[in-house]
Amino acid sequence: MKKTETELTGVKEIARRANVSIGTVDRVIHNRKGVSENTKQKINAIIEELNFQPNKMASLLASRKILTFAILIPAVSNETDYWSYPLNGIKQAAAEIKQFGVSVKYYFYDLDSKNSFNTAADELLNSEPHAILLAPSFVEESIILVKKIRDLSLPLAFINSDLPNQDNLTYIGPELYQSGKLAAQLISFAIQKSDKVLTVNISTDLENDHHLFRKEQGFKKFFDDAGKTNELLTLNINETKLVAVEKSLLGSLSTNTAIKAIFVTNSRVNIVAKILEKHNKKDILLIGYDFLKKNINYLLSEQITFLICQRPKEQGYLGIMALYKYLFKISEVEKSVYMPIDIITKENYQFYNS
Amino acid sequence: MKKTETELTGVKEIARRANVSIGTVDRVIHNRKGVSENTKQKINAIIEELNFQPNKMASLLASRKILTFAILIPAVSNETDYWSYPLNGIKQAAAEIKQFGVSVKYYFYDLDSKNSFNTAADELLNSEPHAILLAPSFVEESIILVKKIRDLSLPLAFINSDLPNQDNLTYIGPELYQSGKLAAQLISFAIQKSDKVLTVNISTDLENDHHLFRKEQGFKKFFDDAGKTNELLTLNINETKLVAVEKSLLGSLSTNTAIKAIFVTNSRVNIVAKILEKHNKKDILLIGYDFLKKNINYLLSEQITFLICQRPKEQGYLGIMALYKYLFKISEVEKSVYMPIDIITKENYQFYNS
DNA sequence: CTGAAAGCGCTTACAG
DNA sequence: CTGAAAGCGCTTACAG
Repeated sequence: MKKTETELTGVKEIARRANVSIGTVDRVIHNRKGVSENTKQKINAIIEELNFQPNKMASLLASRKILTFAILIPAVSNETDYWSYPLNGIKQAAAEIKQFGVSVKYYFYDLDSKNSFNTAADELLNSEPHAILLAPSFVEESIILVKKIRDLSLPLAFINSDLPNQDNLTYIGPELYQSGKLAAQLISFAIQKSDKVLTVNISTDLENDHHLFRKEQGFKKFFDDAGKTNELLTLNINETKLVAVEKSLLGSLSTNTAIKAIFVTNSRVNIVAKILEKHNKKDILLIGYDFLKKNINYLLSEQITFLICQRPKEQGYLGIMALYKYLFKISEVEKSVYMPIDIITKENYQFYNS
Repeated sequence: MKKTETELTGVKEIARRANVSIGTVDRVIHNRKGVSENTKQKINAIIEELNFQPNKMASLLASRKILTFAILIPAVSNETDYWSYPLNGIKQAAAEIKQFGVSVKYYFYDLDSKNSFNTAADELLNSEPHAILLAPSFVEESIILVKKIRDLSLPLAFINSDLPNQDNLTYIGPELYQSGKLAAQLISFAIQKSDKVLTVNISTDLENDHHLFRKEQGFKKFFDDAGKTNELLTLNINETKLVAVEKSLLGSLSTNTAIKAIFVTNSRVNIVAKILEKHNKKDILLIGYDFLKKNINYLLSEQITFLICQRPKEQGYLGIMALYKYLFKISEVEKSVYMPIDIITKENYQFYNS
């Protein structure tokens, strides 16, 4: 249970071999200046030879570092509890690394308000964190923030959606195109040749919601590749209110009675489910996104058949851990981590820990 | 970046308030004997009041503890690379906790040989580990080992399969019954009323492979509950050689031409896929278990449609981390952790990190 | 450019 | 039953 006494490692041993003090060894280890090139090389050679790995616990303890990570993500809203899952993952990670002197500060913005994003971003920067986790929902605003973060050379992790070429440490989230293909594959099992399939995009900001179209592209690609000839229709709805969606949707369905499957490109699939339920359309296969309570309820009542889900909790958890691993030099951090694309049904949702 | 100087916590502060030495405080914290009831209570009161949490890093550093975890799992075999996934998860966890003085020792057994299990188990015990991770594939042999482990009061984690009432710290693995239900649900989307469905159990030790039957029960339950009247057939094959399986299977298929879907209750689904491919039966929906290379290949060629998978890598990872969290008192450990039941298809296998 | 000393928050003998 | 001292493997001023 005790370490063997004979081990000759650590800064002391290096200092002994190099004939210097441990202070100088420490300077070399951390690349601090004020060491002659000569002794530097001598020490580095010994470090190599001994394959020396500094004891992280001792280093942490001695340095008394206390780091703060700032996170900026959407607030949990009435409309959706989606963001509670990443938040839970973040909290779990925060609890695990608290003992290493990391504290996490939370900033939230309203998905309906770019202003709230900017305000929260300013507060975040004022708090002078040592690392940042960001869900960059508003693209332009995020890019402005990212620029400031870059000027401070702070490590930055994106979750949930990516911004290209932003020098961020890592992105952890979904690959949208492929999830659209998967949705198409699932639908393809259950439909006949003559059936039509409807894709529904619902967003108050359709123009900027390129995510939805990326999924739709993947969706169509699958049918193309598979040589399926089913007619694929698209319905873009620029509102999220039930009545508006209802009007649009019923219009489509009445002119296209052969629609046998609907793909909703985001978590608003519960709105469509509600409408289908109301009008007693049980025979239409419905598939959408995200493990939300509302969606799960329709999974149970079988109005929704499949939900595609990309581990929101794990995104938050891994985002924080990536910053931690980077700052504490625990391990390398991957530039992009694409989440598995999970399929949730009535028969496996119980064990999905989001 | 530095901790505030004014914080008055830690053993020193407790000692100061209680008017004792830090040695005595340490004795109380760790419930060691040799402290008068009086001072013990006094110190405990202060600990309560200060909500004192010992600094794990300092404690680890000072105690110079070096713990070894022993794992006993099946070796990766020619027949299946399944066990490479839990092993990878274990190795990942081992790398992460190495810095906390934990080393992991590996023992492997041959799934064809109970003898090899017993030999490896003996070696494991001789190495005097501080905690054990076990995949208890052989039930009786495992129970004997578990008894010895219990006598040594070592923490024990099961992965992959459970043994009831064994006082183990935790079980991390699948819930079989529900995965059978899921398989049935997936099949139900793609079949017609008149179609027959075949369940295939393949094992050299069918009698003791209660896992398979548990899945089959769940499978049947789904059809029952859903009021589906499809005829459900079962084929038990007591051999794993291709020719034997081929003979049995072709027999079934020729007498029941209405079979439109096959559920293989374990990872040997690739054997069935090979046979179906050989005999050009593309129209039968095939579903089975596990993210093995062989199985993925048939997923790609569309001979297999769905694979059900229960995160073998994560099982290994979580198993080790559970022991770590328990011994280092990081957090509570759950008695049973059921893995999510993942559905793998041609369109999402790329992002499944097993 | 370098060294010696103090200290991080604990644990561990040892002495009484 | 209790205390004083040394030490874990580092980092951090401070002095030269």
